[in-house]
Amino acid sequence: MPKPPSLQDVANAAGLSPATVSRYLNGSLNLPPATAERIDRAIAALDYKPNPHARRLSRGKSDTIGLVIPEIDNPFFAKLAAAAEREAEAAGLALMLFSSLNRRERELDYLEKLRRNFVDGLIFATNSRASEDLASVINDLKNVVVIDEDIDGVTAPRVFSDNDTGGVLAARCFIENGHTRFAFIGGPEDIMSTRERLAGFRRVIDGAKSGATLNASYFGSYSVEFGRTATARLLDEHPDVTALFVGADEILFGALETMRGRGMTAGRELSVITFDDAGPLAFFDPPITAVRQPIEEIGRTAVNVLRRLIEGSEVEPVTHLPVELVVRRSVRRLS
Amino acid sequence: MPKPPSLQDVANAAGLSPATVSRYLNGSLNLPPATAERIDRAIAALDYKPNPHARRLSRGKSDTIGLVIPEIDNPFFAKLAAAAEREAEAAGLALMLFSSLNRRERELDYLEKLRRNFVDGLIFATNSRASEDLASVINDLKNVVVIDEDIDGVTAPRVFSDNDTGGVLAARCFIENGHTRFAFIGGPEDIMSTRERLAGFRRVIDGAKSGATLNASYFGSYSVEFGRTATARLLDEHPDVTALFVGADEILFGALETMRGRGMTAGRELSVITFDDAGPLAFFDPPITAVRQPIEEIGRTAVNVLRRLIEGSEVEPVTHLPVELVVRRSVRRLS
DNA sequence: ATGCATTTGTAAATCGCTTTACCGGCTGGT
DNA sequence: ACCAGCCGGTAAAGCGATTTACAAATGCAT
Repeated sequence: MPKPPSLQDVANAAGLSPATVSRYLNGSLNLPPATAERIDRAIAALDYKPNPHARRLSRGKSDTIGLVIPEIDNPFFAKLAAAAEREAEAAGLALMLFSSLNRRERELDYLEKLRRNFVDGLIFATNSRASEDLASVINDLKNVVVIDEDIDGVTAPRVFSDNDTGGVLAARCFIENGHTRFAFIGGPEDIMSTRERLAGFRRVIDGAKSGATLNASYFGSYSVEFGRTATARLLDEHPDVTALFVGADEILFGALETMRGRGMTAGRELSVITFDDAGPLAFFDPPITAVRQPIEEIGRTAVNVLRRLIEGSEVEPVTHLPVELVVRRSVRRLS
Repeated sequence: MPKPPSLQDVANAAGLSPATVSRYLNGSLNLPPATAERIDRAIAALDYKPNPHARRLSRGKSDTIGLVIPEIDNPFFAKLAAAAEREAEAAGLALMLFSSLNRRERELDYLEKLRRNFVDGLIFATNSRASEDLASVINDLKNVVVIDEDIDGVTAPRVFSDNDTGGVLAARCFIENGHTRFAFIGGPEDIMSTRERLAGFRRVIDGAKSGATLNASYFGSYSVEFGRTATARLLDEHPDVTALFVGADEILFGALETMRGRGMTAGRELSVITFDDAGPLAFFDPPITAVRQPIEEIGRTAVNVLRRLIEGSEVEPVTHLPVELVVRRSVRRLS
């Protein structure tokens, strides 16, 4: 286990000083071909690779960005992370994944890492109730881009899905299939994604000629459990509803369970559209119609915005990425 | 954006030397309460946090381990990563996620990072065909633990699922339900997971009194596409088979698609058991019976083995973690 | 030959922390 | 009174790069 060669070793081997080699390597020095050749050969011979810790300490930069997400173990964020990583890698950046478990303390911790230049920038997603303190910490930092869910009072660049349009697409799909009595089961009532999805959904319903009505809406959390209970309530309280729009895959899962428990099938007794389309909904039976978030696109865009932020370019303060309705077979054609 | 305080600053504020503060912080010096108090206060006042790059450079350690997986975007590895991260975090270690996309060159890159002490250790999972060169690189390193899939010729500690028992459980479940004609659709023929799953499956079938037979087995890759085509072949070539054991969730997805295309339902015309249970199989219709891999346990165990490896303790050369049959409703009771 | 840029290159400080090697002073035993 | 040993603490040498400031050598025009 011999020690890896240092810049010094390379310099010795090439008969030069470390400074020269360093500057050559970093492009801040043009060397005559002969000298360059000597260095290249020395590097190859020794199999030299710069020590990243030393380099970071010295430069105060790490060529690494961080991605803070609630949980890796969530298809939505897993896909997001995969796309972000690929984009980062293509840009010569390393991507560190931090999972906050939605705990404020951990979120702050990661932001702190940014401040210490542990990473050069941070892509930040949170599901926890936005709070003033979080916003102010983020605003004190530069090189943060917020994604997926808004944080009140944050001035950093943000990248979101077009949630409102998602609601619109869902409502239209139901209406085109003849539905008139609707329900919505969303996530937390006070967060942007829930509000916007519902807003779009409701606007279309209210504007429909057919006398469509939004008979019920339930708010809770993006969890299977909430999907289960809210759907049970819905079925009890509004048995006449024929079209259900749920705010996330997890809620869908719970809804399907409850429905199945009552002998109901999506697309038969109750039509269902979900939001996200991160899980393998195409393999469900029936396949579930969904508003698909541009997950990969969010990841890639966030990385690119962050890159521009880091290099000091202008960036759009907020970008909305288009969603798409993926029609499968969970919406029944009425009449 | 003032510069963060350094150890020097703390030392000055406390009227001590940096060395003293450092040693106090690292526990290599016991100070009288009065002095300790001074340091603590200085730290609090300045909001000092050690610079990780400097610390790493100095110590040649990073308190960080890496997890190399083919893709974050795969529920199996996502869960594994989540569990590993939690365990690492509990042990005061950071976890860096590296995704190799199953490309040898990237795998080697990450191993190189380990050699440069960029991380203190590596948990390594690959699905690509094991090759001699990979094994030899790994064997040259210490502090690597290999998981999930074996790599020929590797001497590093390894952590696997008990694949063989998984096959046994699946076969028994089918047999108990009266099935006698079986098929297996696995992953790549020459990798450990496929071989062992099939081995256990076949052994039980061959040993059954009921004259059970394994009528067909197909090998390909762990992908939806392969599941689709292999199932089509199965249905064409062996329409009399009633019990299908598939080697992974992805294959299951493909199988379900093909079946649905032919108007067949799991647990009715064809009984199905899958391996992994990483996806939301409970929400499928019908819910799919599966051999569940102890994914989280693999992650946690790998972290702990690696920790012991790093600190130089003895570790088991290979550990097999128990799988479990999760009975749902995709296996029909015959007769 | 002279003067002036360029080219080619180096010395040395720096980043922030860890760690080794010491040191002066006090306590207590004899 | 003297030595041993401990206590409380420091100086200084790294760790492996980057970077600034400067120097020697070369080229080139006059």
